[in-house]
Amino acid sequence: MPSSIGHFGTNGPLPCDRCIGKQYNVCHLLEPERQRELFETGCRHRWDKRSYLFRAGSPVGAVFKVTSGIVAESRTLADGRRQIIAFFLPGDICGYLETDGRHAFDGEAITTAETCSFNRERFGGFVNRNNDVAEEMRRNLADRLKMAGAHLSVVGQLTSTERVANFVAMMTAAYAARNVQTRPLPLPMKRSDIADYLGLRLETVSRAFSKLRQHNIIDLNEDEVLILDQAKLNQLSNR
Amino acid sequence: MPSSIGHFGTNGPLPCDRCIGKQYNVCHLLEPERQRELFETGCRHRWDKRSYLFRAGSPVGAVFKVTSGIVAESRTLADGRRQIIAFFLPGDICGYLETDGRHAFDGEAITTAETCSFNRERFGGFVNRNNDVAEEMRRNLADRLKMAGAHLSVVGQLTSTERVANFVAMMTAAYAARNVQTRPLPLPMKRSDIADYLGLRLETVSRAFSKLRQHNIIDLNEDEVLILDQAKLNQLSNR
DNA sequence: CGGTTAGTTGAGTGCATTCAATCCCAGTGG
DNA sequence: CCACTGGGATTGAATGCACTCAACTAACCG
Repeated sequence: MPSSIGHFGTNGPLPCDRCIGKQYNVCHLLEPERQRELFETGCRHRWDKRSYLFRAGSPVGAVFKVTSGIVAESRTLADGRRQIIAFFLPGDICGYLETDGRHAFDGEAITTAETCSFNRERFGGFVNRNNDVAEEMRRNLADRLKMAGAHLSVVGQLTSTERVANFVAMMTAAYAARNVQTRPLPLPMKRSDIADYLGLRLETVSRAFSKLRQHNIIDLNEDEVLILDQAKLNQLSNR
Repeated sequence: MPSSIGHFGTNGPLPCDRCIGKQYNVCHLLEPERQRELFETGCRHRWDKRSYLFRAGSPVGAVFKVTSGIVAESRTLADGRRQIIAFFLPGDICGYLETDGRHAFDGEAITTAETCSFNRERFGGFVNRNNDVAEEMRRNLADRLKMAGAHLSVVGQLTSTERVANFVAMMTAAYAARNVQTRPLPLPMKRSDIADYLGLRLETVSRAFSKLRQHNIIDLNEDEVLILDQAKLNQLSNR
């Protein structure tokens, strides 16, 4: 149940106010005039924890730039098996993958999240009219593709403990790139989310975390992880 | 060991002569004048079976449009475990994923293959100057991202038999989209390649093929598969 | 306080793996 | 011509890792 807060320019801060680090994506290219043009098509939303931004198969209305919280893009099979394709952190854009105008995946708020949503056609038009933005979008897509390849290697080749170690290392890098604290590292997603991301069962994820703790590679409490031995973690991660 | 055959316009057919079906990618947009501009930067190569078009970590010189044969993009871990990220069929472009100007993955010719290679900078410049081509590249990247998500679901969630069934169904669709014969379906890659693509061992892949044959879902001989029960195959595939 | 959700841990099972043997076929050389 | 060889595929037997099912704890909330 999305709650529209209002259009930019008329209400609230500009969409990039909440974007941090070098993950500004398109916005950092834009001088005020083009920013205004883009933001007129943008609309802020707040999403409750565990609510869906979009569902696979539903018509694509908007693309979403995450400004706070975490969004998971996933695919669920007929019998309930779920694969999380990617986690989107503040600064990331999601919801643009479609087939015949319908979303290819589910988009779910893992935490309460805020987004700036852009009408798809108008956003596409804006991109088409701005070469630098178009190039940035291609770079962004290529980055995502690289990340998907790395993810695939993790799920296809690593053992359960290696996958979880890789996940911790990957999240650390993603947070660091956004200048978010990593000591300790907040992991707000549930074990079952991590499991669905890594192609494991939640019990296996839990056991892997315990094993890393027993080997003094990480420390665990609540939803946070403290890395005690980065070298060993990296080694296990195969990164 | 690549063997340059010559530049387009001066030697041999245009690069798209060998592209079939609707997978023309960028080229189908171009009228003769822009084609000539693009092809002046292109160069045909022939690749021996099991030779590398590019290696992970090596500087990116060119992007490759496959015009015949199959190219596999893969990542190999320090201990030899290998994950194939994608197979590239005629019409596909590969070799553009990079980190700091270096290839992110290996590119290996699974069969003897032919490519049209474009200098990366010049190709990038051409894309930048042509809005329609740029948009096509974005569409292409988004498609690849969608396929990577589907691949991830297969490797992360399906059983060995389901994965192999999915692989057969996926290859059938890919061939059909290029108007290549699918009855029987040629599968020129080795069992170990399929295994590395699906995150399995080659013996497991072989067992899965045998099981599909025993259940009269497919027939097997040599490097070809004949689908006997498409409905059951699709059901197993979870597509 | 009871009910719910999330996480951890234990016991036993099963599926994919490992290791090994065999088969088939293409290529090669005596 | 046939023997030999090597690569690829298949199949069998045994192992092990992740899974299933279950019990238990802790935190949170009505």
